[in-house]
Amino acid sequence: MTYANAIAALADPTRRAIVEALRAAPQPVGRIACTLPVSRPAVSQHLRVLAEAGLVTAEAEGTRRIYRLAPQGWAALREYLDAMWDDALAAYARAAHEQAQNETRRSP
Amino acid sequence: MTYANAIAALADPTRRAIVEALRAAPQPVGRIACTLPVSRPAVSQHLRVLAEAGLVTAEAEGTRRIYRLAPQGWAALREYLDAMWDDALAAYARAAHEQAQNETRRSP
DNA sequence: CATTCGCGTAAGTCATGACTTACGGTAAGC
DNA sequence: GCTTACCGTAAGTCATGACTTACGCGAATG
Repeated sequence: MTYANAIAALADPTRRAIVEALRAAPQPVGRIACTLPVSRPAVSQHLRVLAEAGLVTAEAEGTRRIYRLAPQGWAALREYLDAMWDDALAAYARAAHEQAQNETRRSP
Repeated sequence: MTYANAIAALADPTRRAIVEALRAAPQPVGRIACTLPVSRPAVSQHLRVLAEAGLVTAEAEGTRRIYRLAPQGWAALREYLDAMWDDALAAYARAAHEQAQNETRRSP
């Protein structure tokens, strides 16, 4: 169930923007905040949520805290999605198959 | 940006429960609702959100509407996650590399 | 040692959305 | 044709959470 936190974290557009910023390069909080239309405390709170979901990690460097993407949370998401993807494809294939069955029965 | 709707849709626990129900088998709305602690209209509203995100599709069968998993929305999520996964791994590898550099410099 | 920078936390406000009950509308059964 | 299932929509309520300002703490700088 660890993927639940990750999904909930990524549901917020501001948090996805923060992730996009970290995707380019690891950055301290202030630098991320100045590129976004929200205050620095807001970014700090979002980073806390992202960190609890295992999507980012922090590393103190003097007074700065450098945040970067962390693989763990993303791995949990990938596993969830991969399993779901198989089932979705199976459902789709079965639906297409049943439809083909009905078509041939209707006009043989 | 189509993955944004999918993530927002899956952020809700009730919607994930609905997805889990559909994962087992395609079902009409009423059957899904009776297995969940919410009312049938609530399930209907959730299914609407899931359908708009491309995660499920409906098919009328008499007065019933059979819902099933749809691959499209999940595919968009997979693409987003795969790209992010690469960057997260790269960030992790670079961090480990830099740390190793500092270790050797500190205790040669 | 005082100041400044960078950050996290607390408290309070406000909007979003998840849920309910009530209603209307369409396909099956007697 | 009339009732009975099954469903989607409307309107209203209430809680969650995203944001702000204000504050306190540790580290670097003079």
